[in-house]
Amino acid sequence: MFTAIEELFKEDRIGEIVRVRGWIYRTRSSGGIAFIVLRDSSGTVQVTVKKGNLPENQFNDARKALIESSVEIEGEIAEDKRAPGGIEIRASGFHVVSFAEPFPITENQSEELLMDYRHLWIRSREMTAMLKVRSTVFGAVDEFFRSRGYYEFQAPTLTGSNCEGGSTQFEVKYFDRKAYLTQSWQLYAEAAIFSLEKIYDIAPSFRAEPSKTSRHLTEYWHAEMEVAWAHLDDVLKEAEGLISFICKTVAEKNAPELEIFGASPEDLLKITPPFPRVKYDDALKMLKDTGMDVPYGKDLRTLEEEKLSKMFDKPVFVTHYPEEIMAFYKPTDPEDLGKSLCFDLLATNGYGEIIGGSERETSIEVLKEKLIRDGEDPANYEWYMDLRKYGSVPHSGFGMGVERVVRWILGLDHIKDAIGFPRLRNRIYP
RNA sequence: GCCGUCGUAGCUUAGCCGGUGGAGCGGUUGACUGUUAAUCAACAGGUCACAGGUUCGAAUCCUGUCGACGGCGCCA
Repeated sequence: MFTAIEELFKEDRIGEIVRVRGWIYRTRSSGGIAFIVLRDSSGTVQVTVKKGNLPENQFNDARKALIESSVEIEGEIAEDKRAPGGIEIRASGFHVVSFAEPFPITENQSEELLMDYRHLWIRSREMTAMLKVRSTVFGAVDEFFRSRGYYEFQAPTLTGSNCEGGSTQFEVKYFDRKAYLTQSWQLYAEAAIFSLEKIYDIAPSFRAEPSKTSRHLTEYWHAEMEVAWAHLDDVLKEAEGLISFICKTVAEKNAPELEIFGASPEDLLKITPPFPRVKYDDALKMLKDTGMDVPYGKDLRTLEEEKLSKMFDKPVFVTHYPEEIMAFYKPTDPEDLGKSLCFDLLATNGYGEIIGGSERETSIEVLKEKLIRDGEDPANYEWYMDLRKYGSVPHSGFGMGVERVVRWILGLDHIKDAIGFPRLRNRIYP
């Protein structure tokens, strides 16, 4: 029976004899005494190993075990002001499960080193905290949608057709044919709403774009939803509800982890519906007032998104982009011709787009026209067109970049640190 | 894809107007029974990214290749 390190701090357990196990986080020794900071998934605690309090060979092992050696320790919980956190374990038994070789990551760290040793770096305080927050975010997405009557629906990763017009796909060999890694769950979701009506999913999406920026991964986790009968306004409400719920859940469950990144639960709890909404045309005007002249019909770029998001203290919806720069499935607003019924949700503080969504075009003719406009062959989308032939209904959905949300919540410099093993333009190892 | 910066011990780096490479951390050995990135002493550890060129002589100058990082473009 082993005790998790965080349990040692929870109530008054001074004087109790416990067994703990984990990895050596820090170690130093001074003659007849060794100080070992032990780490497990729940936290760290100082262990003092004094010569004479345990068998000689165990004391020697404790002195010579290097950082990251795995150990099992028995000892008494003692109060001591000199120990970090105020308590320590005074060892009466010290068993090394595996002596570690010199750990390649020391206090001197470069970006390159940490990426090359990513498999070891994820043991760090920062990475462990991020992974815990990330786990909370995934759980919150599930909880949000399931509690509102959504079904989880899975789509294939291997596909034969495009999802996002213009985006580059990863090509893979599929026996004697070509297949592509999915860029979005959406087209399959549009089929599945005819049986389940309200669905969501969290799955990897793949984009073979050569982008080298702080907000692009080639493989990222995409939380998507699709709803039958829903219009743009319905999914805007779901989007702001989802983001607010994620923030609230992280604030409640991950205060210690947030602190490591200098983020505060209070700030997250301020992210509540409704979020401000701005039409593309108005966004251009607001940008122009600050001296940024964006030609009409251009997508908002990094600088513009950053500027815009800093005008609000909550994430902001930008809606009604010009239809000519939008993907083929985004329909024209009948009340604002030339504009799409679509939106991006921009996070605060310049972190940029975290959600993109829209209503979906239901006219086969319009879909075909726009596919041809984008240089696609409508013949590849026959099954998708079928969905409009058999009881078509208005429907809408959106996709959220999970790593972008994690990055925003923690205030990370780069999206690569919002996932355990990032896949980047120049990085596929380890 | 374009532009920029950079590749020197396991790691972080000094040396760059050419003349056989220094340090800190980490490691090993020793001292030390209250350390907080412990301290002190000694030792070990280098094809100066790779290939070519200039030169009596290249880590240093030139060319090319590869790799890393940052930005732009493109994009979620």
